[in-house]
Amino acid sequence: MVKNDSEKQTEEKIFEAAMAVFEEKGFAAARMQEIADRAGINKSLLHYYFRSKDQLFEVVFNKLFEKMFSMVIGIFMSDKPFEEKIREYYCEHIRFFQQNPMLPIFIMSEISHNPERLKKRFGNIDYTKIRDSVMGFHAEEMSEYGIKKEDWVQFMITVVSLTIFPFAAKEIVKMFLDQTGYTKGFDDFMNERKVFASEFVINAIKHMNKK
Amino acid sequence: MVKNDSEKQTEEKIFEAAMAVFEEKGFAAARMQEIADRAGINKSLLHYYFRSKDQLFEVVFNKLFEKMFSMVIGIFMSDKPFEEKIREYYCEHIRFFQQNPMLPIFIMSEISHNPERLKKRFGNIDYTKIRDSVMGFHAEEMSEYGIKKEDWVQFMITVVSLTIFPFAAKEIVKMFLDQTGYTKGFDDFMNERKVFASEFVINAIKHMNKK
DNA sequence: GTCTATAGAAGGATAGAC
DNA sequence: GTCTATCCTTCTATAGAC
Repeated sequence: MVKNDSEKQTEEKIFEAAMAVFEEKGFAAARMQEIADRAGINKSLLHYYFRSKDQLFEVVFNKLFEKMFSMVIGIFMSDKPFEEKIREYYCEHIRFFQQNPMLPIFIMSEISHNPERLKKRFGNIDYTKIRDSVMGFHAEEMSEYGIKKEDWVQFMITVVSLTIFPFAAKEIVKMFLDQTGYTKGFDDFMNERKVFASEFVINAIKHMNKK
Repeated sequence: MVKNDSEKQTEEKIFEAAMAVFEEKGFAAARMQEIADRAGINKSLLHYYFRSKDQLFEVVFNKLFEKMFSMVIGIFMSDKPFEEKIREYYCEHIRFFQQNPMLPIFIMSEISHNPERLKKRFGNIDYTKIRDSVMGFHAEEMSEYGIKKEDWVQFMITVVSLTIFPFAAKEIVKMFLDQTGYTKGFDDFMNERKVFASEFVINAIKHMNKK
């Protein structure tokens, strides 16, 4: 069924508005009325296009999860040299989350309040591709750097923690910076973090299991 | 006004139930009815003791925030040798969050959806105490280890990221472990992480700014 | 202090006109 | 496809008996 112009436009407007509201408020606190208002249309049109709040949310969630997931995992799929990759990772990802600061907390919060949704949609992805990609491209480098083969998930989680956590806890970090005399703002802090995190990780893996 | 036994008991029961429900569901999805049910009392008693959902939540939030905050910050206030402290930190904190797995996502989620609450209650704490504690006890050690003086917040955030993030993203991590052939469970993963994270951090700081 | 009953508001969803 | 009007459920909160 091909959609005509006006239909496409309205559906698109609703979808954009829904992404904004859900990401900002979370599922439970989001209001259909607010989504309608932001889309500049009538509330009942939401149901016309997406049937229910649940279904609208599901489409939005899947879209945002993929956006986040591909970003987070992307770097591990590249096959540049390790250190270059790490530096690039922290640059790119921090920049990305500066554009999407609510994305991490949205994804993590919704998933912990409803794990079924995650399993339903993303339970059947072939994650071995990622593993093989990481291990295939980098197994050699990793052991060279002293990361044990069985520790690759620990390593991945460690790398992404350093960027995702500060965004997820943005308000706490901001308060902390304010109250301890950091003169610049959160954005500057995260810009500095691009370098700090890179050096931290590179220094760590250079000397793992080699004391 | 001193409270008698039965009053104390009921208030306590409500409070415990409220902590459980709010932590599990978040403010917006939590239901007064469910809190009453779990406390084994009538719904209107909630209002008798705590007036409104908002006020009940506020008491619960403050309690849980303090619980989390003192845990997270605690280690930085101790004055043991650096490496010993780091190892102890990851042991203790991972054990703590294994007992309270929903705490991180609860705190972070509620704060990003309502930053005012954080500022209202915790905006006036004297965080310089923490800074001075970290810098006072450990400034020397830190520079010895190659952490620049102005990077102490970056360092603190880094250290806590490594434990808090995996709990906040618990379901994602679990799925990832399942799908990539990790034979043990999340709990084992986090137990292994006690060692991995310690070694990671210690190796990193041993060589910061010393390449 | 604790309960029952109910008010009152909000929000999701649908019917039906255009 | 879009709007108005409205239904119906859910949830917070209060009144009032015991």
